[in-house]
Amino acid sequence: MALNDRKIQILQAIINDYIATAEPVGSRTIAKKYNLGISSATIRNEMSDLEEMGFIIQPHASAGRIPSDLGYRLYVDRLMQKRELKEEEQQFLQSVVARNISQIDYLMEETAKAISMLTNYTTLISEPVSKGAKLKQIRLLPLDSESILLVTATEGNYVKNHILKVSVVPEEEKLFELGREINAILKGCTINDIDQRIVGVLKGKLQEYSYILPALLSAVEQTARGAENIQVHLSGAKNILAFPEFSDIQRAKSLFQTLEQKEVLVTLLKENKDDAMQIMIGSENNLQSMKDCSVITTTYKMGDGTRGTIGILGPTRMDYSQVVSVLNGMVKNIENVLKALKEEKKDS
Amino acid sequence: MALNDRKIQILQAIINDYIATAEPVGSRTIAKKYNLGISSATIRNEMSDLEEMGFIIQPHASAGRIPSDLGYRLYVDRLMQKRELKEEEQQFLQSVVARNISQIDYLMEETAKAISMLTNYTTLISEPVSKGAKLKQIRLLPLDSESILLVTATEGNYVKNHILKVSVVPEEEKLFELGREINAILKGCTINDIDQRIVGVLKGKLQEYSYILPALLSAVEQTARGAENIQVHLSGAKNILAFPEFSDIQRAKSLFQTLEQKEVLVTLLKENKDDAMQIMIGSENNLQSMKDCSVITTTYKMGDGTRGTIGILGPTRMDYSQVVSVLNGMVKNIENVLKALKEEKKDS
DNA sequence: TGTTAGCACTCACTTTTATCGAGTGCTAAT
DNA sequence: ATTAGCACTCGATAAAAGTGAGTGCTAACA
Repeated sequence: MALNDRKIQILQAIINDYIATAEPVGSRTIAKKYNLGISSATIRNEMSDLEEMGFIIQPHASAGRIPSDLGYRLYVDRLMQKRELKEEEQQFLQSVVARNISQIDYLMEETAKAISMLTNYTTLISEPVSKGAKLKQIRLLPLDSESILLVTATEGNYVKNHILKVSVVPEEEKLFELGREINAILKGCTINDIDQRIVGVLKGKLQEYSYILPALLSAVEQTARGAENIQVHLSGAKNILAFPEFSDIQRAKSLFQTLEQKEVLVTLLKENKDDAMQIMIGSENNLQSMKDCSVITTTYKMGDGTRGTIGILGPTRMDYSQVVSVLNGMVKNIENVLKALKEEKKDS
Repeated sequence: MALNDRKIQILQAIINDYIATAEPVGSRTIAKKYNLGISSATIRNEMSDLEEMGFIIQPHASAGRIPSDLGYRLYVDRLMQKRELKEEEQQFLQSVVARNISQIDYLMEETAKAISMLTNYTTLISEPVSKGAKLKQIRLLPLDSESILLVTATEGNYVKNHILKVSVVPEEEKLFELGREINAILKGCTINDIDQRIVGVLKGKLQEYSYILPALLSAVEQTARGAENIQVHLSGAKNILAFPEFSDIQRAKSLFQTLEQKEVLVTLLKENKDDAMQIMIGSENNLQSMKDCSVITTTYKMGDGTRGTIGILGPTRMDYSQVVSVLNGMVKNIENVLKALKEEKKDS
């Protein structure tokens, strides 16, 4: 049986209608709403074929048809039309990125929020990761009479602060000097490189302050581990409640539970191995609680070559075209803002 | 009509049963389950009185009774028994606090998570706030060939990092010196103190790097504003779905929407003006979508005198006794860990 | 006078039955 | 190949009937 033009037109009509209404689409509806110049009976015959081919499903005998995962797949691969973002949407995304570009964690958080707001779907973002991150900067700054600020940064510019409580804070110059020495010792190390010998050397350098060593080491370790752990930001999960496919509270709950497991999200995002946009439809992801969901992912590159992944999750009946355009817009934005930052540097 | 002992016993039975089952409690249930030594008919008479007094409500004519807000109020003020945390619960909380005590934002986030996990309710936490925060530390550190790390801290030890992109990073010593000078200029200023004159001075100091000034100022401003803005952490909102009072998806959605508005949360937490534990029952908070919810708040003090608020939100039918003990345990924990930190310093 | 057994009554909830209508598949005519 | 026509299916909605937990009232009892 051939998938001729007319069948495709009908399939497209079914998908469009179902995306818009979430109701099974009948032959008469198509005949009336979409002027294909054929009668409902003819449409019925074609629909029967489409069902046989696996592109649409009849939920029960006297209902209209809904697209199957395979139907959506065809739609996404061959039928879907690219849509451009509206100017104001573009602007909105851009302003969010520009406002947060200097702090990766805020950028992720705010970007996720912005995308959820724009699409009404759920957004997942993973931060760029550096494996076996080497320490790059370790510094001490005085804060107040009992606190020292420890700043640690790893390659990939993952930065973290820790406040160390001490009884006596060394005088400023002395503290800087201490920081510089610690930095010299630890710079370039990964967390695994820090052995007894190095700890010994540190202890020697710290002298009367050696009691802060455990806190210091633990802070350094936390930073290093943090840089290696993939951070995932989730936003707009509550949007799920708005979709009729989750008006059953049990389903909603089980999806929420799934989304709470960070590892699951990471796995989901990791599916995207190349840089292209990737669309996972329905049970293409292997999670029971997400069999009625689709996830669209794409990667973005920060200036330094590290890459993260953005994913948008919605019902299989999601507006693929919109989501794709928002994701494209977002990635372009991040790149643009980074480029603009570079220009700025050159200009001045 | 007097609220004699027997009435109180019956009220207590109703509340206990309703908290456990979420089903209206009938006279026969009480007669059978709680051995009060009186018949269901007598209980019926007493219940009729309790209803007249406003402590219980009959949802409809042929149903049992449920506690009214007033009933819960009486329970909370006079009947509720203090419960001690189990050893393992105590330990769990303590480990969370100990692990995160050095970073206020993580502490809040993780504490919120821990409490939600322990209670199965929703947790809100606001961070300590400093009004008109003065800048305390501004430093520059080299990160890589195109990035400078700007560390800013305000009074109250609110610390933030920003990465500034530049075309040429000054040599390390030079950069420190720059940082030191900027610090000298800005130290002690609030964000409002930074006027044209100061900007001019900064510009002079920065010389060929003056193009980073906008980014630097914006970063400083962000930090200062951040210190002034109340940060609120919300955790375990999805727990709400588990309660039968929110099995109606509309209600759940509207509560979720309310919880998404940060200002609402802040207002809620701000209700707690003194340091004592405060219990807001049902419509005592004036939010329509939360009229079936209670919020229990308490404040915690960080070492430096700043204070934040922890709130637990659940259905009015929540386990007040458990929540109170968890909150007490948590506050005690934070204090203990802080004290332990101080001891540690002295010992060494 | 307080307590209790007994009983009629109420009303949400469940089950059953009936009705409706959107949508299909098949057949026969065009 | 297309389509009008029609019998048929079956979920959804509505109406009717039945069930039972729980009440309030009354009258008897200690």
